[in-house]
Formats: sequence, structure tokens, C-alpha cells
Amino acid sequence: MARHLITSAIPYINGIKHLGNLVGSQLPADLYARYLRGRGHEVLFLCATDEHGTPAELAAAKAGKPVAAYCAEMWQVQKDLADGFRLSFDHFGRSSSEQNRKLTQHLAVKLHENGLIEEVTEKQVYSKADGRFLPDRYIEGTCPNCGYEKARGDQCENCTKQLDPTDLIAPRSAISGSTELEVRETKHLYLRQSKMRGKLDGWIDSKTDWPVLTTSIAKKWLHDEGGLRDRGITRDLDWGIPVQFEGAPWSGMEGKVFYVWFDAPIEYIACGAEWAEAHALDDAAWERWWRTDKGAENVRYTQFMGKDNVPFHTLSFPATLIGSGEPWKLVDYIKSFNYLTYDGGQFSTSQGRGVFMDQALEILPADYWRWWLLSHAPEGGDAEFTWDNFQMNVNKDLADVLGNFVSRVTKFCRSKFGEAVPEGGETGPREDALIADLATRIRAYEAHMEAIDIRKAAAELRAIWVEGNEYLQAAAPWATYKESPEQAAAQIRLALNLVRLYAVLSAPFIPDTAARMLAAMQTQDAGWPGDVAEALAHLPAGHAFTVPDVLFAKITDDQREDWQARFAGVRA
RNA sequence: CGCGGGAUGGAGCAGUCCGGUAGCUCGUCAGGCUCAUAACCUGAAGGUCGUAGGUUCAAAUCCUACUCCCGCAACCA
Repeated sequence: MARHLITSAIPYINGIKHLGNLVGSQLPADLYARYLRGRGHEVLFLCATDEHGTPAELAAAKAGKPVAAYCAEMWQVQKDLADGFRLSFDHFGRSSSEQNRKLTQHLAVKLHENGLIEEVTEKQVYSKADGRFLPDRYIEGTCPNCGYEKARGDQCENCTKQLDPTDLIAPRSAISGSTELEVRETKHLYLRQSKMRGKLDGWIDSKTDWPVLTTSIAKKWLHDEGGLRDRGITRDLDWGIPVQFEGAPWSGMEGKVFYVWFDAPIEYIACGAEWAEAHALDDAAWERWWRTDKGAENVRYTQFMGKDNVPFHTLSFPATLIGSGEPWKLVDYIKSFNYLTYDGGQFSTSQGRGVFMDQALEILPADYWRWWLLSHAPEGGDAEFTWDNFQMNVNKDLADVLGNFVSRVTKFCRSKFGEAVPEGGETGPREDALIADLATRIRAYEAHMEAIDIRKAAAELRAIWVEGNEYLQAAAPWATYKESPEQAAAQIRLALNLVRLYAVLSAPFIPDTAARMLAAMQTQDAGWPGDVAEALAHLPAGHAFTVPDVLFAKITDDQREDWQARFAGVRA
């Protein structure tokens, strides 16, 4: 038994996430957490909302609400959706929490003491009409290179040329459209990441087991164009963590807040403190997960995220923790994902393209989505969601293979022996062979889960389900019954035990259905199978069970066409 | 020459590091079974592995060039 700390990239607050966001971090993290718990390990699984920054302010303004109230509301919405998808966070926190404010300020002070904070005066565009400094991408104008009229201050989308906001012809605020812009001087704190390049480089080099996708992105940032650059960690905003010296004023930083990318990953740790508070535990309870001087030395920490988040988790956040000089737990393994595309294009939050978490749950139970998304997780390259593929795969795997297996076994037993595990008869070579095959496959399944090879784990699990149908076909209890009811009883006894075994093995992927399967078998025992023969003798003769309702109704062509049409455009 | 990932039978993917008869799921076709959600099981057809060169007895795999797709490019988060 080991101790596993798991975090999922924290979703931004400004709206409901789509299926691409879900499969890129939270869902695989949940799969892993559930698997490890199932194996008896001690797990702390944390996630939170990322609430600071300009987009949150703008979204709140659009909704006509104070930003704090807006965030509180959206936190609840995201929490409910996470529950709906059965994401088993031990705590779902908020980056706007008191714990994160304290810890973020504390770490900034430590970095300052260690000479890793620098004050930099820079020029930024200020919009009088909006009453705020504008991030580069919120300034629009005509591209000096190609003449495109909607070029953004960081880059022209049309000709892809990288720009400086001051390059734009006729610049205007993308928020209000105001052209009353002026360049003002403003002072900010920079994290001197460049001073830590050697340490970070060595640390990344030590991670030889990380996926190429992860290390190649980190290496690029470390070595390109003169190496890792220093990074501004403060902003001129109202909504955020005030730049203060552990509560006391930080000279010259009045009215400024930390940049969201500085405080967001720190929330991983603060979320642990929130978890402790929510459960009335003392600080030692969360520190044993996060402080290597207080028990976290033997914790294995795994992070899940989309590939766009990798630089912050491989470089900025470790730089913060290492730079503090304090014994914080660093990540041991980063699992990063490519993108899920939707019918040939991108899922897009800003354009409302694709299927969003709330919509998904309106049309189908969570397990359908969990299974398809996880079995198609974009691990190697980008993966594509199409309704045709979704319908075919879900119907085949869940309804025909697994659901139908449970159905045929339980209904056959009920009609021939009644609703209890039948007694009599003995198993023979065919059953021994099945057990041997299952043992091999279960070991492979475990290995894939431990390596977080999600698609391979899903394929193996599916093969384990298929074994059940193959066995039934070969054993043919409906035929044996005519000659020897006793032998048929032994076969069905085994098959009923397979239902329980499948529930246990499948629970990380499809927790609700797994629970229904266990309930139908009238057992609470979800113990992970060690010896397969023993696991398949778990439900004794005479043990009562019930025939469950259809586990997975098939997606009909009409439904598919309906959804295809409904989600073809953009979200209103 | 900004960086990274991808291109494999109709669809989605594995295999590429460590060259050696091209594999899986779905779909299609044929057969079997009849317990079951018109479900299950078995078998077959179908690919010159993006293009063009090169190395080698042998290349999906190694090397070179090119094409197309996707993402990133540090002030979106």
C-alpha cells in the first residue's frame, strides 16, 4: 500500500467546460484515483476552480454580477457537473480561498527573500473607458503586416505574425471598442526563472520515464531563444490575490494582484489545506501530503493536464516551489493529453462549439461518456469525437458486450434455477482455462492502469468482458441444462461470479453501472481480485441476486441524428 | 528554415525506441448458436503503412528531402 497524491488541472471559472476539457485532465485523473483506491492505496485527489484574471472579470461583467458572486455561482455549477460525471475529488476547492491567498503571499515572500523576485517597470496599454490595463490579446487593431482589421495585440490571426500592441494601426479595446488608449508605465514583480534554469533542467533530466509530449515541451522552453525567460507574476487588476508581504503592504505594489498563473498551481497545495479544514483536520493532515519534511517523502504525486498546461507545471510551478527553499513536494509524474476534436474541428469554449458537460449529462448518463472518452483518450495524438463513432462504440462495448452479458446470465439463471446462485455440479478444464486467461488479462489491465495507459487499459477491460461471452458460447449452459442441470448450475454459478468480478474491475471506468451490478448481485464486496479462482467462488451457492434492468440502453439512430443536428452549430 | 505531435485496409487506433511473414476494435460478407438488449460466438474479404529517394539480405520501423493535418509560440488561461 502506497500513498498517492493526484491533482487534475484546475478548470477556469468562466463557464461550463466541454468534453475536450473533461477528457484532458479531470476524467483520466479520476480513473487513476479510483483505480488506486480500488487497489487499497491511500489516495488524496484534489481539484479546484481557477478563478482569477481578466476573463473572470469580463465574464462576471457580462453576467451583470459582482465578480466574487459570479465565481461563487460558477464554482457551484462546476461542482455539480463534476459530481454528475462522478469525479471523485476528495476536495473541490477554489483558488480564491483564504488558504490560497495566504500560501501564495507566503511563497512570494520566500522567493523575494531568496533573491528571485525582481521589480520591473514596463509599459502597458491602458484603456480609459474600461478603467483597466489591457492584456495584449484584448487589444484589437489593423495588422501592419497584412492589413487584417481584427488582429490582436499579441498576434495577427490572419497572417500569424507576432505583434506588439503598439504595432497595431488604429488600436482599440476588444472589451469596449474604445480607442481611448494610452501607454502607461507600471511596475510589476518578475520571477527570475532564468536563475533556476540549471536546477530545473537537471530536475527535468531526472524524469526519464515522462512522456515525450511532456518533456519535449519543457525542454523547448528551457533551451529556446536564450533559455527560460523571467516571468511577470503580478497584474494590474482588482480581482485576485493582493500583492502583500504576508498581510503587510508590499511597497510599490499597492492595488496589484498576483497573476493568475502564479496563484493557480499553488491552489493545488492550498486545496489540501481546504480539504483538511472541510474535514475538521489539523494542518498535519494535509502537510503529510505536501511537505517532504512532514511525511510527504514517500508520497507519489501525479498530475494530469492538457498539453497546453505543460510549461506551467514543468517549469513555472516547480520554479516557485524550488525557489522558496522550502521542502514542498514536487510532482513525480505528469500525464499530459492532446486534444479531442469535434467533427473535424476544435471544441471551443469561446465559440460554443461541441458538446458541453451540462448538455452531455442531459442526454445520457455519465457512464456512457466516461467509457467513450476514456477509451478514446487523446494520448498519442489528437482524437476525434464523431457521433457515428460514439454511437457505434458505446452500443457495442457497453450494451452488446457488457450489458448483454449480465442480462443473459441473470435471466437464464432466473428462468432455470430461480434468483439465487445455483448449487451442484463441478467446474472442469474449460473453467480452468477461462480462469487462466482472465488472470493473464487482469494482470495486463493492472499494468496498463499503473502506467496510466488509458486506451490500452480500456481495450484490455473490453477483452475481459468478451471472455465472458466466449465462455458462455463455449459452455452453452442452455444446452448442458438438458443433459445435466448440475453442470449447467456450475457454469452459471461461475458466470454470476463473473458479473461481480466485472463490476469490481470496471468501477474506475463506469462507477455507476459497477454499483448497479454489485447491487444486483446483492454484495458490497468490491475487493480487488487477487487470485482469480477465489474471486470467482466469491458468491456461494444459495446467495440471492436480482435481475437488473437493462444496464445500457442502446443509442438509436434517431437519437444520434437528433443530437448530431442539435450540436452541429454553436452553443447559444 | 520558430517548436512539437500526427499521416497505417471504409472509420478509429496499436505496432516505429531495440528493422525480419502488417495487428486490434468497429463496419462489411458468410457460417454457428438461440440463454440474452435483432444481442452473442466463429471465419472470410479488404492495406504496395502520406510522397520521393537512400542504407540494408530485409524498412511501417533507420537516414534525407518534401506534402498535408493539428496544436503551441511565454500578456487567453
